[in-house]
Amino acid sequence: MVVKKRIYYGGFHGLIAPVIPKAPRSLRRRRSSQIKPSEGGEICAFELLAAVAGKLLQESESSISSTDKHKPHEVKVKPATSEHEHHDQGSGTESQPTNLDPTVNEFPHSDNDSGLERASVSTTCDVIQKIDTNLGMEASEDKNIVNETPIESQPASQPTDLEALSAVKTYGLKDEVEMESCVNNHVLKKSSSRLHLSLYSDHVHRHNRGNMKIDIRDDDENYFRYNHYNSKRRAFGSRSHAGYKRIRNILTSRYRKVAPKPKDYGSEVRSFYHKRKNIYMREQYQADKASKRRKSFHHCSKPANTKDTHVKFSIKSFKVPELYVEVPETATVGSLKRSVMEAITAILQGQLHVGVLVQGKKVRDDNRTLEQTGISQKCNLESLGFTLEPTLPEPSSPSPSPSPSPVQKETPLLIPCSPVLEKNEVEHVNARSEEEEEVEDSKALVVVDPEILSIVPLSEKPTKRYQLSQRRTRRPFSVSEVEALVEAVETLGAGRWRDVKMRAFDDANHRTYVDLKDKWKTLVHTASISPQQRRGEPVPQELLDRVLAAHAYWSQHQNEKHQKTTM
DNA sequence: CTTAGGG
DNA sequence: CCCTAAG
Repeated sequence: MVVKKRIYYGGFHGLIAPVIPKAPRSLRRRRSSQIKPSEGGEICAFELLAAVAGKLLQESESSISSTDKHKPHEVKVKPATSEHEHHDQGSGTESQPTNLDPTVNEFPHSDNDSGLERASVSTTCDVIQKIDTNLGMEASEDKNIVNETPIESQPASQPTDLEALSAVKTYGLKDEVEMESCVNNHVLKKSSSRLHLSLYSDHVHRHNRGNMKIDIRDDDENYFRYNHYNSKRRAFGSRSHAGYKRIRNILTSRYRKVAPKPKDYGSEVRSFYHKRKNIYMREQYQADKASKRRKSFHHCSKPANTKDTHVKFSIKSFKVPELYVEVPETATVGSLKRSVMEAITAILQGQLHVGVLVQGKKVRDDNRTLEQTGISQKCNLESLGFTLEPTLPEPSSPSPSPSPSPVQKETPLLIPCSPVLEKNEVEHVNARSEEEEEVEDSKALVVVDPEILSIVPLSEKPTKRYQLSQRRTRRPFSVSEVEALVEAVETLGAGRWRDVKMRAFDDANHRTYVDLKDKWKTLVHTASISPQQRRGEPVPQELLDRVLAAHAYWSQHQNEKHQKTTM
């Protein structure tokens, strides 16, 4: 009896706050969110750092633009997004990449006499197809430099699963940028120029809805969807789900092994996962080389009407290191494509900063002018290079054991990358041997000990993204995706998002069931408003009609939602 | 982990 | 897309 009473009273006490039965979520939410406790000090400190860094970047950009109206002086990165993704209102600067590059802090924001002042590399691009560098470009800038032949056919332009991009941040990898150097005979003297480094995606192609990437992906997903449709059962759901997660973990690992040469790690990797099929992919960016080179040389010529003292050059290509990608034999081709894409984008997504090589020798003093550095002597003969180097791992980063453990065996996530510097044979023919030696040295400056970075701790959840206040790249649903979603909801009903996911988006790793739920929400809304108010890629009215019909139907059949059996 | 809903 | 409450 006594016990009962106590229990009763205990329950009564609960009425004080949380037991208010079914208050609208909005009310509950509001109440709780306002008294939301502060996060741990560590996280706060990190966010603060990120915020400061972001602020610096912003200020520097505004400072640049206010002191010079020439675009080339602006450090800017073009995110590889489709047109309607740009400048998402409300997002503000939240997606603004945080630049933690120490060089940003080393230089004043105002102009000074330092020729090579600052290079800021943002990392929100999913694909870097083109990097163009201009130093103190005058109005004579030739736009063709940056709009050279798109490299659609190259692996880097394959469909992207950006889910991996946010796992992001320290890689034991050095990406090297091969560039065409083009230097005039004049010394950069009182230049207020800044290093302009733009990471180009093939904006135009996406813009024109040649949208090859998304289309390809969609095709693939449809293909897999339809092929696996009948075999998808709830019983297999978790396994499949886990499988994809594992693959994703593999591909979103924050560390990768770095070695001077591929053969240094290749055998090691295979020994780790001998039971799995090794898929060795070597990225080769040889295409168009000759023609591009010619183009670049064309732009090397001294500007006619400009009595400038500027150094003008462009980076013609970006060398993607060798990749090792391991996927299960049961992986689909589509997932393989995404895997490769993820690996590439993950590389490019890291916190990178730019290094400068002059004749293969790394220039470490950021305060030196180009003149002092010697980047001013001869056109077509000068060897000027850039490297994209990862920021070193944080001290707090785990330093896993180099020896394989059973756990690591379960999670074969190794994507060793070997930085390779391609050289321009023509340009460098004069001092080749010496240069190569120097470059090798310069590598050593940035290559992180492979022992430290070789093994990826799988247990580590990809929560880093949230700690860094990053959000996934926005990926608007394609019409085909909408179609698949509508079809699934028509069959399963709204609310069974996990089933919808399994049924129609099981291969689309980047679409979570929450995403699908959100999309359905917006679809219902979209279908309810006038076509004039709609934005983004138009959804066929036929689909919107089906959305409304399904929405109405399942609203009337709440009780049936959980009775229908999964196909 | 899923669902639901506001932000 | 994110975040969170709640089941």
